[in-house]
Amino acid sequence: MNNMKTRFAPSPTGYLHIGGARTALFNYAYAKHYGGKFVLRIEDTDFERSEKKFEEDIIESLKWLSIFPDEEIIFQSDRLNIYRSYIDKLLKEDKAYYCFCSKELLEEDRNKLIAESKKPMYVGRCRELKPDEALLKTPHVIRFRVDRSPGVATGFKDLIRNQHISVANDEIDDFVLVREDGIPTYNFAVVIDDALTGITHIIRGDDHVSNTPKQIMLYNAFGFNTPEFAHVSMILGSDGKRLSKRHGATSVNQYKKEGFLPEALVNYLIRLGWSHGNDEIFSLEEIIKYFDLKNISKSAAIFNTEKLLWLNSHYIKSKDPFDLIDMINDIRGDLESPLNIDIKTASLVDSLKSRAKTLVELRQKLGFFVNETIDYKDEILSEFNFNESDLLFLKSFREFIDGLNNEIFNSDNIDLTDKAGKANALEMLKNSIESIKNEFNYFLSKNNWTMKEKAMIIRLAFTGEKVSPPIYEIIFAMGKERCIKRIDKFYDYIINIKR
RNA sequence: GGCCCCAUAGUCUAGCGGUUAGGACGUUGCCCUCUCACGGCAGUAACACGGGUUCGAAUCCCGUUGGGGCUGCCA
Repeated sequence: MNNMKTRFAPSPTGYLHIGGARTALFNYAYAKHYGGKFVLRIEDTDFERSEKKFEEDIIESLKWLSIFPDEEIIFQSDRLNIYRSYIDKLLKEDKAYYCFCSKELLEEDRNKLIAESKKPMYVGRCRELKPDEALLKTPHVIRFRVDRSPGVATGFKDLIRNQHISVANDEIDDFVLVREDGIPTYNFAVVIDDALTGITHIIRGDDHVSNTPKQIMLYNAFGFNTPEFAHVSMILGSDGKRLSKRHGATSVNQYKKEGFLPEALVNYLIRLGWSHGNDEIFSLEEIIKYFDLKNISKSAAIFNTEKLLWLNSHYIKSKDPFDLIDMINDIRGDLESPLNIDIKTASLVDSLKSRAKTLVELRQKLGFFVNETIDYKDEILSEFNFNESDLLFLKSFREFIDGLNNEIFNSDNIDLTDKAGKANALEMLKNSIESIKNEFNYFLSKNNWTMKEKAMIIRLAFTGEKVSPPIYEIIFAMGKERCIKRIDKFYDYIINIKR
């Protein structure tokens, strides 16, 4: 069944939000699973609200998530002539009609009906009108003539609920197909495009279920084959309400900026409302392999950042430190200098990657290393009581660092230009750190000291913080000179507060 | 208000007539440990309610309640 085709059809009236990303992902995964095609269509018929920057964001964000369309992107604004020819057909067959009611008049009608506690539907004033040339020159819209025969209903089988959803025709308004400015409305354009481009399966948000019967009427009116429909329930915020800005980040690009990996977001989004047994971790390949609409849950899902963070840390841990450096540099803010792509930085990133849940956090934890100098803060250090023996220790620790073999730190001949070089570098790094560890342990035991009692003062001297990567790794990354500088600075700091 | 949809722990979910109701996030405790993490082990917590059907219902049916969506010349 290789003519299966799905689509993602966002309107560029906002940045790609996570709900849209999930819909795109479902469509993509479904098509790929069955060896079909996935296409992207930008529904930009609302000129008021559509913006170029949103359009670009949607395309970029999908790319970032590795969701690639199989065909050229379709823009509805390029297809206005096509819609026009199809509306003529409907008019000719009397399946649609001109409506000359003004917006004000319609508003009045509506208010009156609501006051009488009736359904606010179009009253049908122009339904049987036969307009002449002169009248046609006045402002008008084109409405679809819904079959109002008693007992008639329009329905479809929803692939996710696996059940028939049917709505009585008299619940459905004579909806507008073409607006006063001649631009087609959503319900009309979407049917023409889906039919003409051969979309076989429409997977979209729950909020469209009430549009589906209208669209099916149009498929029938044009004699098109109706596609299959699947309505995915929506993503809700932490309070169970519709997800919005006040719940935090809602757009894909925000998650990128906040240091999430696309793998994590994809994994989170696919698991939100879909399952494959008890599995939690899915690569895109695995998603494609296992995905099916049968396993999509019917109920709405609440977005949970904690779990996304867990997935993100999982994927960060699995990354090569050099890749992480690239990614951190890619999303860095204007105020941050780029990270050096060298073995020293990589060693710290490698160590820090299990300690950070986002790239942003990882970058922050690198602060003591990236900044040439650090300031010791009284509010952190005041809780420690340093004494003479600490000063003595710092002196001999300084000597120890100074006496370390320079070869341990030598990374001059390491070639980082390709994957193999980087892998090799990572191996050498481990050896160097192991050497430092051995030397340091010897230094400690020689003096009858333990790591436990000396680690904190070293940590404070090197980073100014109570929390840091392991000592040996800091020594390797900073090198002898910088370590000694900080020991000296810390020594002075203690001397000063002692006075 | 009307129409449509949904309902297993705080959250995401497995389950598809017979299970000690499983997994994951979170959370708690312990272990590991140079800090913090990672990791390992253990614990915590759920079938919304009421009627049916059935020998037997989380599972099937009906209702109640709660939630969501739609009710635009937006998509």
